[in-house]
Amino acid sequence: MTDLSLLIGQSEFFSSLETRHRKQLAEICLPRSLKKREILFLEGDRGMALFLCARGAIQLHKQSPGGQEVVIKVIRPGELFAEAILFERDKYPVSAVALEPSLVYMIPKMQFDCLLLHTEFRNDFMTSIMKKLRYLTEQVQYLTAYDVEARLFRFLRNQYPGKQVFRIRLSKKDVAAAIATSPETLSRLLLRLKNEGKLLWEGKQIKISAPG
Amino acid sequence: MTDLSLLIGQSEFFSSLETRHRKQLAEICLPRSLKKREILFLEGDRGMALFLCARGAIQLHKQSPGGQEVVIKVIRPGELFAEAILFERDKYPVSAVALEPSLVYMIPKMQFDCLLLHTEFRNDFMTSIMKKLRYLTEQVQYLTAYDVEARLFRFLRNQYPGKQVFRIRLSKKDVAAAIATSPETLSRLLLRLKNEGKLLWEGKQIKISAPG
DNA sequence: AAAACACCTTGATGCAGATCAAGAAAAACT
DNA sequence: AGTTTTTCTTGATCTGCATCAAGGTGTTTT
Repeated sequence: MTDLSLLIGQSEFFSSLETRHRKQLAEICLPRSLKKREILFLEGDRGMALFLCARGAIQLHKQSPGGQEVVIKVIRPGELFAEAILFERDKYPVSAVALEPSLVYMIPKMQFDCLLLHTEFRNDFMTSIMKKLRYLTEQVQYLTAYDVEARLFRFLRNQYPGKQVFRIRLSKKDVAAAIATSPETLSRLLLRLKNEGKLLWEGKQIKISAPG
Repeated sequence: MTDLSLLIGQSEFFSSLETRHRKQLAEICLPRSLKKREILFLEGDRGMALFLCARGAIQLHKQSPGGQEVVIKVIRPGELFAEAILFERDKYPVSAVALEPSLVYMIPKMQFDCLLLHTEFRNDFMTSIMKKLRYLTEQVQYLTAYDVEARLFRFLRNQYPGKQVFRIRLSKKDVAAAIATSPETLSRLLLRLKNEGKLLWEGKQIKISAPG
């Protein structure tokens, strides 16, 4: 079994897949590594592939009037993205850029379509889509009803689940964008959380105290 | 052919379905009419069915701390909703309440699962899911980067596509909630838009002037 | 090692929209 | 038809966060 099919086995999305399908998938995947800040594709680009994130972090964002970038989601290892390409049209609806050195697997649309004919593969896929739907629903809720502090804790919980202490490789600027605030506001928030003893972000390390 | 299968034929979601499948669907659907403000289900309720909206408007919302209701989407005729029940778990992740006298069709999960075995039915279903994903993505963008005026026009465009003049049955309060603002702010916005000649909301009628 | 460039922090100011309050209008109920 | 309840409006006030500005720190380039 190749490295790739092992990795696919570990990835959340394909965890329930049969070995046979994992191998098939491994065969059609094309690895691509990305440097920090490297762009994978831009909103509006034509494309014929979807992606599986293996390592790193991929920011999906949309451009808004005034040049403002709105982050839709930060993709973590094990997550599938750009799956819109399968059903909607042939243009990516968002831009994708690596926030850390990252590794993704490119999966050609046509080959993926074939795999979708298998029931359990399809169920895994649909489950992952529904997960994204739920994430976005919650994101709408957070943007509407929660403040920046709550959004920060949610973000950290999502990106580093279950950890109280962890290394973070994202810049504060990127975290600010991910929780839809300005770097200035995040900076001030971190100062306050430090004084309140709720969260300490020193260098690349974050310590969270008790209830997020 | 029954009324129901005709209606299903008209509905956006099932438009591409074969007559055969439409009939099958019509057979397993249970109609249910809702009075204004009637609750179809609450967030957290157990449920074994998804729904197709036939007439009226169904508000999907989530409860937030402080009792605040965050509207996720207002469902219009032809739209499928509560499809989360199929893959995620057996609890509804949102509440559903009728904003107008409405008619919905209830589709038991198990029967729907059977229909999903048919390729073209499944494709229609997946297309509708991806549409919702796109809607929520855009909603995140609007909440982050656009002001209340832009959100109002987007809402009206979505709910009454292509119309410059139309009847609206929703209360202003409900529209305010749908665009994530307060009734006071909407009231003031409408006054301003009237003075600027951009939009006139009189009684149950709305007139939009030129570019929304 | 210096220069150039990003990122981060802190302060000052501004503003869109929330909240509070209270009266007016409309709708629902008896 | 009248009473209660909900919705809508308008004014006054408040506030979380954005924006602008400017200096500091770190990191990459030459």
